[in-house]
Amino acid sequence: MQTHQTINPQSTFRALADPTRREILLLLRSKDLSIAEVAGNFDMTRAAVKKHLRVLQEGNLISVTPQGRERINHLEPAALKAVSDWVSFFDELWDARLTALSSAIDKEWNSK
Amino acid sequence: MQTHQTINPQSTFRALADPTRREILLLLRSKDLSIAEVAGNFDMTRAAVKKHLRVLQEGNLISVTPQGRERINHLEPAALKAVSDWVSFFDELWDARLTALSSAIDKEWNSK
DNA sequence: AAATTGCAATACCATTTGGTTTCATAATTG
DNA sequence: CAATTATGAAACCAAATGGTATTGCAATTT
Repeated sequence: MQTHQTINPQSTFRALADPTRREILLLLRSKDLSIAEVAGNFDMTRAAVKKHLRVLQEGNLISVTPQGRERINHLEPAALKAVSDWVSFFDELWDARLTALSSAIDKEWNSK
Repeated sequence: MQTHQTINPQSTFRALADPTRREILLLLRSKDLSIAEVAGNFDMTRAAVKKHLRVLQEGNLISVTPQGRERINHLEPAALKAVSDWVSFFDELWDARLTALSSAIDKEWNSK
């Protein structure tokens, strides 16, 4: 069984508020990356990316493992459960609207 | 029929990053509230609460309707769909964890 | 051993954020 | 009409945020 770190989702919501950080999380879906590797995907200094990684770590969205002189950043999707849980406080409300209103249109738009 | 405002979820994520604003959304689940009514629930000035309401409006999380000299704030839970959709990009990954916890059930499904 | 590489830490900067106070205005009430 | 009420708007402020550049150190490579 997993330990349960985050009772309060503030640090996670805060981490998700920045588009660069959300992009980093998407990158880490496919594989773990060192700081330099993550930074290679952005038009900013490695130091700036490292700060973002720190915020993501504080939000429990990634874990960081030293490996030689590198720091391997690993996605921790479990933290997103806090977000998912919070959003679900509103499920009943929007169900009442959307299901009644237009699930068909919804599907169209979801295909993005 | 609803108009489709937000393609990009940045303003919504940004709005959710503040605990006061998340609290306001929870308040608005049960009923629409004027600015003063919302402010009555917090230990800060009405002006500060009004700023939060503006950010929530920019994130399409609430709508504001003038009614006499009041501004009625109404929850718009549909905006949370953008968040829900984004989080779902990671569903498969954290499924991979749950799978490890309950391989029996999983094997049945994997036979699909 | 020397050079290079990956990262940490710090100082610094401009902008944003979250709050305040004050003043003005529109709607309601006595 | 006068007083009150609900809000809007603006100026202001401290702290946080998102970025930079620089310096130093530990690990790797040659």
